[in-house]
Amino acid sequence: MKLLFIHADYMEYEAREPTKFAESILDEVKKGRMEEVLVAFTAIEKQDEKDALGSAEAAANEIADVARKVQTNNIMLYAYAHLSSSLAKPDKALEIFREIEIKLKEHEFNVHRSPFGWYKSFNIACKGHPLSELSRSIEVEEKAVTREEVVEKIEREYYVLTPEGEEYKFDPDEVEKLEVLDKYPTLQKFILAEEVKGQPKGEPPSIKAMRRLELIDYEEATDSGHFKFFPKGALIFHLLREWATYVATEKIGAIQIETPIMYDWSLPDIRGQTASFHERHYTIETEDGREFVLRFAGDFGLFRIMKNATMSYKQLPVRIYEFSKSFRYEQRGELSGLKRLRGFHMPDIHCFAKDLEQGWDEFQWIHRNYSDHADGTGVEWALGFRIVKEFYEKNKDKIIEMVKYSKRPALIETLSEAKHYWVVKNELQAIDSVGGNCQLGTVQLDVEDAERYGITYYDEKGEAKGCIINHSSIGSIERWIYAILEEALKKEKPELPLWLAPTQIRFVPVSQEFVEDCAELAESLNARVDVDDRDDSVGRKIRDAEREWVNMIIVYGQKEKDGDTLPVRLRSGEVKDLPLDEIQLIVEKELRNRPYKGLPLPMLLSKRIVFRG
RNA sequence: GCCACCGUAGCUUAGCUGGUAGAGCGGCUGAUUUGUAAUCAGCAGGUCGGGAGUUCAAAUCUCUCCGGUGGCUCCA
Repeated sequence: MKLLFIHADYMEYEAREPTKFAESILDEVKKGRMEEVLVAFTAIEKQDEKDALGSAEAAANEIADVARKVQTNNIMLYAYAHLSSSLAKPDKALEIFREIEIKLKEHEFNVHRSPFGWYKSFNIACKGHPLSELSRSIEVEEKAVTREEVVEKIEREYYVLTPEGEEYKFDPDEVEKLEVLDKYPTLQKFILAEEVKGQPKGEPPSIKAMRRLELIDYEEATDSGHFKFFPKGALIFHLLREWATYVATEKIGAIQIETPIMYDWSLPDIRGQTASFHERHYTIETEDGREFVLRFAGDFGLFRIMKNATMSYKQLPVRIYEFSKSFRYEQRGELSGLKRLRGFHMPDIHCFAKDLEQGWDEFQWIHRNYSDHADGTGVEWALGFRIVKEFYEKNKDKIIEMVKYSKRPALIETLSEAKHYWVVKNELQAIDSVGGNCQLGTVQLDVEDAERYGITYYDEKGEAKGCIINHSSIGSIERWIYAILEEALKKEKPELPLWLAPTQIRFVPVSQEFVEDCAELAESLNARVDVDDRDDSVGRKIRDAEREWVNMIIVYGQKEKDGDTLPVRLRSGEVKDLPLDEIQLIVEKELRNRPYKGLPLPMLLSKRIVFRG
């Protein structure tokens, strides 16, 4: 907002002609005159719209301040557009004018506001003392927009889009009327969990299981929403991370970077990130008073790198991968097991494309890979798209292609306007064992000019242009663990995929004299094989192994020492006699194209410490 | 953040309308050397989530803080 103050002996004006946005006024206020007056010529600017009340308040305070200094009680608030080249919308400007007027009257000033939107003539007699002519510029500090505020006004519509391209519009309050869903139970569960309020759900059993299995536990010595990982949990975490990295770098073709987790909060571009992401965040203050923000997304370090990168249109698309810990200061009540954390690990891929067409190609390319990855984990997952309505109408064919590729129907939510930086995002949603859902992977197409982040490439004419960016994540590792545990717990006898199981094969010697043979056999196998050498009964060892979800249990005694095969007890309870090399083949087959890591704990169970009762 | 519920040994838990705690598992010691979901015996381990209040007396009642779960809001 721009203000020009004149302290005058008198000021008089007459409204001559209305402009097209003139406020309607009575004839008696077409003329105005005040004596011993502080005239505030005022132009409301575009940026004042963001916080109308805040800027009105700031302006009123400023005007009151000057009025007191020149010792007058009379104020004329005079709309004077010519002070600025970046004016606010007329209706918004008028609203702010009225607000300033009200605020000044609250300060007990005698206020006269000139009519808005009229061509006016005026006569003024400036006093000419040092304080009689002043100009001020008011900028209200931009208030961070909360997530709730942005989301409020948007109008939404919901559809089910089948792989055949059929579209069924529905009202989320009447999902039960939507008969197509009978054909698609997974999508039905997702829609019920996500869009229908008040669905009663129990506690997901993975929360207790992850603790009982000594995978992951709460840590009370830190903030809520941060977990500690025991060796077995750390193994699963490590394997999932390796696999995500493999998909990103080998399958998708992204190049990997590594950047810091905290950033200088005083830098405008770092602060700007919160404006477009409006996440809640952690800040850290150092002893010398500097403030840092913990990264809440992968973009911080990446965008800094990309700002300095020189890119030609010939090199695009460029895909960058980063695996890092992110921090979001979620509300207390939003935290939930491994589903929702304040500190979590995300594999992130950002694609930089030269135009919308290439941006779409990248969106679809990532979608296909994430879809394959999700299928590879064996979890039950549903597909969703959130998309700006206009954008959906224009690009429906592309959405249908992706729905077809994933061989499942999708929930489509159309939005009247963008609520974040993206115009379309897909969602890969895991369904847990109690009818809840949890978003894993997502790709988000950002069509706004990337120049706002300072990320540009050179086009055919050698001119710098902003990129189209796809922000994407395969889903946080913690959530993947959640989904995989929940999937396991849907069965009566839960089982982890062999490639993730901390113990794939356990030897149970019938007595101490066979421990050494078992250890030799265990070492000869290329898998995570351990030996229960504890001084306990066979029944007891079997029970413990079953409770630990060990995939294959082999009891070993004199019979096995003399024979050619080993009795492999599977999770089903079935015992199969198999030769050693065949067991190795089973493991190899299951582990193909998956990362591998050795036992996370000593091979002999007697050497293992107990982490929790 | 709001609403509801929960918090007793390392773990799982008993403890009715107030009288300062019982057990199982795990751990330790000893016996047992075991054939497909718990071998037996003994020992140690708790200021009942923290703090405050009511009371002669609080794990039990009240307040408050912390932690957890579910719902709302929001989200990877």
